[in-house]
Amino acid sequence: MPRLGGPTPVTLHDVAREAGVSLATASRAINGSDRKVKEEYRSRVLAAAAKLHYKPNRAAQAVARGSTLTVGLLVGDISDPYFSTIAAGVVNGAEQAGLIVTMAATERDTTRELDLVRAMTGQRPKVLIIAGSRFTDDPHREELVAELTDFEATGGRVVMISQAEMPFDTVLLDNRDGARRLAEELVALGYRRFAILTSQPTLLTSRDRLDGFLAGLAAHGLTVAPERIVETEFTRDGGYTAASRLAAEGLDDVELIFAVNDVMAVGALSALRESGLVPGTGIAVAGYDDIPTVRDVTPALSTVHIPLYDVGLRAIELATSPRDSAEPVHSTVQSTVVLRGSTPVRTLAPQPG
Amino acid sequence: MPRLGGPTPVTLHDVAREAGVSLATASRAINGSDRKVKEEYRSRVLAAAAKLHYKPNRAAQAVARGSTLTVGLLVGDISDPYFSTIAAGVVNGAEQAGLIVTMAATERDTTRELDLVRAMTGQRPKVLIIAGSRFTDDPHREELVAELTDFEATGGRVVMISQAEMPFDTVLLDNRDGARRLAEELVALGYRRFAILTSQPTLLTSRDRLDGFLAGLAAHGLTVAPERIVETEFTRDGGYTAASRLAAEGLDDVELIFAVNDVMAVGALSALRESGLVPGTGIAVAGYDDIPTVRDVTPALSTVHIPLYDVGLRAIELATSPRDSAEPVHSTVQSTVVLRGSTPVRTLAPQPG
DNA sequence: TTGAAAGCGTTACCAC
DNA sequence: GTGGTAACGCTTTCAA
Repeated sequence: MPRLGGPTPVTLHDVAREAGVSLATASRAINGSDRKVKEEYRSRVLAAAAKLHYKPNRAAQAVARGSTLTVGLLVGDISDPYFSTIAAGVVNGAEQAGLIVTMAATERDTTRELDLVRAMTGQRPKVLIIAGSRFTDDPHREELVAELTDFEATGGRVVMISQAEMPFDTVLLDNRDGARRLAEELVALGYRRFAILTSQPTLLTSRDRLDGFLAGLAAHGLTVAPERIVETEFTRDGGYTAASRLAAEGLDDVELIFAVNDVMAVGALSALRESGLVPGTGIAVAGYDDIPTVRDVTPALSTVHIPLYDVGLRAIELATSPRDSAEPVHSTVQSTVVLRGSTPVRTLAPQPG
Repeated sequence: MPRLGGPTPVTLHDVAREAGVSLATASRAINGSDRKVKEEYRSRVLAAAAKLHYKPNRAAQAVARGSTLTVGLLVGDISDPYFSTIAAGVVNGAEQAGLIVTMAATERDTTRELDLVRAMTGQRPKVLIIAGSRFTDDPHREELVAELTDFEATGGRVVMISQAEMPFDTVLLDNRDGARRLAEELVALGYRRFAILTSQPTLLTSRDRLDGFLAGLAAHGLTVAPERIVETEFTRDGGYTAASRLAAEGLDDVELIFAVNDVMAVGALSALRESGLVPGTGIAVAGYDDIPTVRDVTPALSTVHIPLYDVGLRAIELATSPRDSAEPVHSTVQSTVVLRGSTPVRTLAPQPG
């Protein structure tokens, strides 16, 4: 009995020899080439491949074909539910399309992002997906655009997820409009006095949501005092810290705290409770994203639902669809306001004036 | 031979020509070969590479070198915080080691798992990491072992995360002991009557935690009635459904519900609250894993902390360390019981009898 | 030290 | 249809 699977992997050569056909025929039989192969040879090759446990060497295929079946995915933070849900969509969508996903985390650092893009393009993926908010003050923006343009020029596809701020196809999240609609719905519930937990204004996602929310309020003649707009980290702990501070300073006149994302809102919820307030009763809270967790906090969090998994799917669709226009395509994903226990209907207090 | 479809990426050839040196010299100058290159040539090559925006084609390098710098990661579900936290550790650890991670999701289906392993090994990664519970009744176990053994025989490294049930290096989670310690601590708090939310007994993680918990109780002469051990899905909704059912059937004599993982416990918390119970006051709940969310549910959930991020890191360490022994290495990760508001100290009721 | 040339595992072109 | 045999982009002998 010959020893199978020796120290080096079985090659197509081995399969061809075993089947008694040429390399070329073996290749045609194994991958779905359009060329026809006589059924007898075909099955002989397949049998040999199975017997030897042959596996095509993807790297070699990539070199020979001049292209890979790989998708590069860049996210801010893999363990953040926002990104991990998008990633799940990307990975599953890619698998449907016969693609394999390689993934890296930028830690929301634009220098790292640029480095990672460079590393990823070295893999010559078919597609490069970059998920995560852009920054208004990204010092590497130009280099990044150059890098990605280069990548597209040599046959790659680029898909951004978030803002349409870069000259590439993007899955557009209507952050501004979603936040505006949320604000309007909250006003309709009777809320009039707000505080906002936001992130650095250079973070576009944060800025858009803040602007949209304020616009929604403005449509009803409402404003938020600058000292009620607290800038903090874009994380759970950021929300926690900022809400603690707000509570310590006194929140008596604030009816609702809007955090520009759910993880911040969830942190805020915990902070408020620890400060002796009762979220939902004493003070309302709303977030943005609709990550899975928010159904299970108390009270359940009102938020703006983004179909994050579908966003990942959509990115793959966009990337695998023919590129007919020279202009970047923007595919907008609809978000919907979801009202839950954290923002109960509020007895309408007469408007001052 | 003109390649169809537009401009092609810059190759090492182009760089060599631009620098006026041979291909070999360019190769030596650009990658950190041990061979020496005259400083003048060296800088000329580097300058040419920079000027042309040269990026080594990783696939071609892989073919030439006969090995990649890739690690394949298989998880059950990317958007599950348990896995996404592990994945974050793997990805960052890999980056430290100069490796790139490709990722896929098994959806906890052993058939899919086998398929994905086959697909992944086709990439000839340096390492294959498989995270997620094993099953006692995996019909593909043998094939999987064969596949992975083959992979190792041809130079690959395999690392499992969870049970030491497969003949490969593994990052071992002491599920049984963690659950046992949790049970003992809960008994020390005064709890005597339990219900348990578990998953299919064929899922080893679930079974080990159940066994461990029961062992911990048994050490104090306590048992759990079979009808108080509810089998459900290993997910948030599974926990929710099972707890709803328990509550509907009447839980008056139950003091604490232990769910074999946190997402189930979190679902249970919501279900109990919706059933009119007050978790932490009316009934205690405990989980397992210590996913980030559990700090922010109400009350905060008691659980067993697993350093999931470190688990991912450890897997990479294991995979990149020299393989001195012929025996599989088992690296156990310590878990610690974390008591929070969901299991308050209980006034000791005299034991019956 | 350098460069020519022989691979690495596949694909695809080109005759037969 | 089939089988030689050039590529593919890079690494690594092997002479010089």
